[in-house]
Amino acid sequence: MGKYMTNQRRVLLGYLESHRDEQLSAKEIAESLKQDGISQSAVYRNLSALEADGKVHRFTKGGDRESYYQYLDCDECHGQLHFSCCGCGHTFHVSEKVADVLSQALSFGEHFSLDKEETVLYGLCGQCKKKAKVTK
Amino acid sequence: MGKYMTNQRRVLLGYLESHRDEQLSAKEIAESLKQDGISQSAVYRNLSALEADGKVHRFTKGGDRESYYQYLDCDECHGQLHFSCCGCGHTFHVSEKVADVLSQALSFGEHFSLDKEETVLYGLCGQCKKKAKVTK
DNA sequence: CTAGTTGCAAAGAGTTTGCATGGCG
DNA sequence: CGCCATGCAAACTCTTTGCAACTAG
Repeated sequence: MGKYMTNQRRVLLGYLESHRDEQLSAKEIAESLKQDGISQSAVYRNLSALEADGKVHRFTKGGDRESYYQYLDCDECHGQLHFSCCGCGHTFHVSEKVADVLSQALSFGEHFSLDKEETVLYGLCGQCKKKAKVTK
Repeated sequence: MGKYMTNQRRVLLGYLESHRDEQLSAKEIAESLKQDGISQSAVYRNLSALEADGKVHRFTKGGDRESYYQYLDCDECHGQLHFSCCGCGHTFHVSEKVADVLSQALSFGEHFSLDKEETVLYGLCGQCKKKAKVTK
């Protein structure tokens, strides 16, 4: 983050930590923190700083125009492969075991090296898969 | 696409076909077709129509704000998994064999079903991997 | 002819930035 | 104190849209 630990930053970090399993749009975050007297620009500026520090991951979904952010506090999270469910919108961490299988398959099959941090897989999670079947 | 085959549409389709291996931003496309007297709005409108028809794939890269498009003329392309190289910017089609390995691993390991059409993998292609090593 | 297309410019949505003010260390 | 962070509003970028003119079928 920046150099000074201001109140806004404490609040933003707290908010992100308590929503670490969700993918949050900047708008949502700004909306939620408005009540704490934090301006939109502070939210954007601090999110950018956090992104530069590698503390949050910024990405875009499908054909969406807004950016989403997700907290990456733990070291385990860092460099992890993410899976985003198109049904419920939840983001999951793909286990290292599976991520490695993917990575290896790509490497041997195509000579590509996978950037786990940048990549977001899309599809349906287990629960939404069930729902989809029932609905049909 | 739409109902009438206008000249603009012919030109746009031709352009997309001849760049089928690249991921093109709407801006780039509009820029290139400006010389053919095609307006920005026609480009956007026709790209949307093509997307609705499933003839092009629209997606966003990493934390980028603009949309990218890629032509999907052949049936093989449709529903294929894409890999985008962060080094050279090229988009590759991941072979079905490898895509299936990934899909199966995700399914068994995490109970997720992969949406190949929506997903774009990021990393380095074979060539850029070599270059990266040499540079170091 | 008539409904679909186009160009233009203006409107939108999301994000960034300039500048004066305020606050951490 | 000095520099960094903040708020506000204006600027920016990418994309969409309203409207009148145009055109493929």
